[in-house]
This record gives sequence, C-alpha cells and structure tokens, in this order.
Amino acid sequence: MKANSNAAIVATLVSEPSRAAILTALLDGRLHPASELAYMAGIKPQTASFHLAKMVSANIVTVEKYGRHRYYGIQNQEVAHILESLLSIAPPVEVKSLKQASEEKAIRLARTCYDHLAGNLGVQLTDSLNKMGVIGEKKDEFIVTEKGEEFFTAFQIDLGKVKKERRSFSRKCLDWSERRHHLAGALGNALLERLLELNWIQRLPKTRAVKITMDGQKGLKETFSIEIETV
Amino acid sequence: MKANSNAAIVATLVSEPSRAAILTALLDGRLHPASELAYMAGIKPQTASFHLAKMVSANIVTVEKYGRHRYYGIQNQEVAHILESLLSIAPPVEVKSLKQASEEKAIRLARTCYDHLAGNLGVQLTDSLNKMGVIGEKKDEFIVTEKGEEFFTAFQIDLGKVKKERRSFSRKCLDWSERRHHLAGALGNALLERLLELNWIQRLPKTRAVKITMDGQKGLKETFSIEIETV
DNA sequence: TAAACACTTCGATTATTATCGAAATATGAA
DNA sequence: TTCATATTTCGATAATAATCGAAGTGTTTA
Repeated sequence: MKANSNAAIVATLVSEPSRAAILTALLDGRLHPASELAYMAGIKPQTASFHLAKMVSANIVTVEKYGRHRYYGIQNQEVAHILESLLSIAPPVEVKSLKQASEEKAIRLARTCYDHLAGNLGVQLTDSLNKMGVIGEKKDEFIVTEKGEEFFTAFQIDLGKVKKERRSFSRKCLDWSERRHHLAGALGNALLERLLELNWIQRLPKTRAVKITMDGQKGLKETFSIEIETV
Repeated sequence: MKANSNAAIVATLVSEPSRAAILTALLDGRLHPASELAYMAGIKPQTASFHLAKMVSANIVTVEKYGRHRYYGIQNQEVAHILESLLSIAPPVEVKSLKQASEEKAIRLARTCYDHLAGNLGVQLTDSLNKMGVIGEKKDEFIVTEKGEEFFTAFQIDLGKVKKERRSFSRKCLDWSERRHHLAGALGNALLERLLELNWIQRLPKTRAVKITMDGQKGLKETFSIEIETV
C-alpha cells in the first residue's frame, strides 16, 4: 500500500501549517531556539519539538546544542532556495551597509570572540568569503578552496603556518547577536590578526568591541564589498 | 526560482504517499487511465478515483473521457516543476531490489520531466548546447543565440512555431538527480519531440525513463559530442 | 439484450497525526 | 545545593482523511 515516494516526505513537512510557519521563520537565514519557533508558530513547545525532530530527521533542518538551548536552522542553501519557492517567500534582504552607531551597539557591530572576529562584521566577512568562493561551507567547518589559497596568499596570510597550529584549522562559531555562523579556529584568528596588522580594525580598552578605522572602511569595501557607514 | 501560490496546494496533495505515487507516474508526460494509476500506486480503483477527483478539482491534474476510460495527466509544466523541486531535496530512494536498482539507474540516466528531457542526458544536452554557443544562460531561462537559430533550423526544429506557443519559450528546470538545471519550456519540449522523431530516444512503457537507441548514441556523439553508456 | 468492463459514489471503518498536559532531562543561575 | 529555564519524551485525545466493500452509472462487446 505504501508507495515508496520521497516527494511525499518533503511535501508532508512543508504542507503542515505549523511546520510551514516554523520553516518560514527559519528562512531568515538565522538560527533560532526551539522556544522562539514555538511562539512564532503559535504552538506549545512540545508540539514544536515534535515537528522539529521530524524535520531534522528528514535532513531539512539542522540543530546545534549550545547550553540548554538548541538552535535550529535550514539545512543548507539549496534547501533554503527550494523552500523559499515552495512557501512563496522572498529571500531575506541582504544587509549591505553597517551603521557604526552608539557604544552599546558597537559590540553588535564588531567584536572579538576569544581570538577571532564576531558580530555583524564577523558574519559579513564570513559571508563575503563564501560568496567570493574563497571558503566553502561544510557541516561543522569551513574549507579553503583553491581560489582561497591564492586569496589568502595575496592577503598575506600564511596558510602553511596557520595549518601547522595544533588546534582546528577552521571551524564554525555561533554568533549570538547575529544568530548565524562566523569563521573561527586558527584561520579565523589569522584573519583577525591580519586585520589588526593592517590597522583596518583596532582593539578598544575595556570592551570586546573593536573599532573599524577609516582604512578599514576603505579596505573592507574594496576587498570584501562590505560597506560601513560611520555616524 | 519563481515564487508561486500553487506550490502550497501541490505540496498538500503530494504529501499523501498514494497521490505522490500517482503524480510521479504521471511525470512521464503521458496520459494514463485510472486503473493503471491505481495499480501503480498499489491501491484499489475506488481509492485512486477518490485521489484523482481531489487533484482534478485542485487543477493539478487533467482528465479526458474516451469511452469508458478516463485518461489522467499532469495539468501543466508548473506542477511538474514543483514536483521535481520536492524530489530534489527529498532523501534518496532506498533501493530494495535489483530490479528497483536498475530502474533507478535508468531514470537517472535519461527520463522525461513532463514534456522535456531530464536526467544525465537532459543536463548533458543543455550543457552541450551551451558550450556550442547555441543557447546562452540567463537567470531563469536560456536564450537562443544567432548561431542557435541556424542550428535549430538545420536540426529541423521550427523555432518560429515554437515561439508562437502560449507558454514560456525556454526556461530552466532543476534536475533532481543531477542537481543542476536543464532546458525546459516550449524549446525543451520541441527538442524532446525531435529526438523521438529521429528515433534517437524511445519512450518505454510503464516508466518515465527513456531508452537511448543505437542511432541515438551515434547522433548524440556526432551532433552534441555526448558519450553515453547504455545499459 | 445481457454480460463484462471502467470507473465513480456512498458509507463504514481504520489509520494517521497534530495537539497538549504531565513528567523527565539537562543546563544555568543563585 | 536548590531553583529556574529550555527542551524533550510519553501518553492520551481528538480531528482528519485514506481505505475499501458494496452498489450505481455509463460504455463496449458478444
């Protein structure tokens, strides 16, 4: 009686109203905790948990555990693209310019996370490297493409040296303010160091926020197509 | 990818396994009598009738009465397109038998996607036309170059006639097995028809896989530089 | 004209599944 | 340690919908 049709599996997931609501929320490209998704879909946490488990096991949605939260996201760009069309959603607008605003907002704009860049700048840099084909996205890490090897050499980051470091070469790190991944690991650290060396960014005393210099504005725009407005 | 409101309706109907099986069977682009669809989906005729009525009233399937038979078919390319989208992110089929394995292989090699070619052959043909400078790739469609006009005339496809058709002249369709785009729309259909006319490919009973003939192997190699292993 | 056939409609039954309360687990904060 | 929070698991319920036997409507064939 059961026909082996896989189209049905995906269709079931997107056609149920609560799940459609969850997927719609997730299509903003960020990671969301389960409770937030439950609230957005107008269902109790248990029910959301039930739906999320289904979508994870069908490889439509991913989970990551951070403390007592679980952050859910769309599996990958390909899936996101198709879901957008199935759910009739316009893709999220890209933020093209960053506003350098007050001090409390500064930490959201750009900050260090241990030894690498985070905040809007960190996420945008990661995005930009991805779009440029310099890095590629894997499950828990980023990989450097052939084109990337060239790029980093030109950008005067010695990949050979970075690869020799004991710790993981390149990994994903969840950005709490952006709810998306940014580049971490030895490569993330090397990038931060290089930007400091170029004086594109400067560390600030008593805060993890970093300042983007005038040189930085220029350089980030030219090299990574990232625009930053100073207010 | 185009956003459309029909996607939700299609997804809801596809989510039921029996209906998914029926629709998948209809993806060969041919018309099938109700009893055959019932058999293919592994359900009784009454049940199939129930599902078919639903799909007809939702305008995703068509019926034609010929004597005591009723022939069902996919409403239009849009429906086929949505179905293929669902398939492209669905988990791969579990192969349970040798027969099923060879069937799966055949479908991935060359098949019809409603009214045009898909599978490895479909993608290779599209690639080849592109490389030959016959067609050019745009965002959501392919365009025919000047050189292309000549080519299709020589290949005995009447572009004037194809352009007059109501539906879109040439568009991209996502190939679920190759995960790339192939040529669809009126031009895609004309190409399929011409290859059938030339007897380079043949439709097979009870499957949307198509057979590549000996003539086809020769012709595809000479005209499109496509080498294909036949099973 | 009767019988076979293709298909549909009707009604009863069964299967599926979304939902949520209650309870369990695991982490973080005080 | 204790309490709060985030999330999941379990179990029961209720709504929905797929299924099929029986019967009905046309259509073809003998």
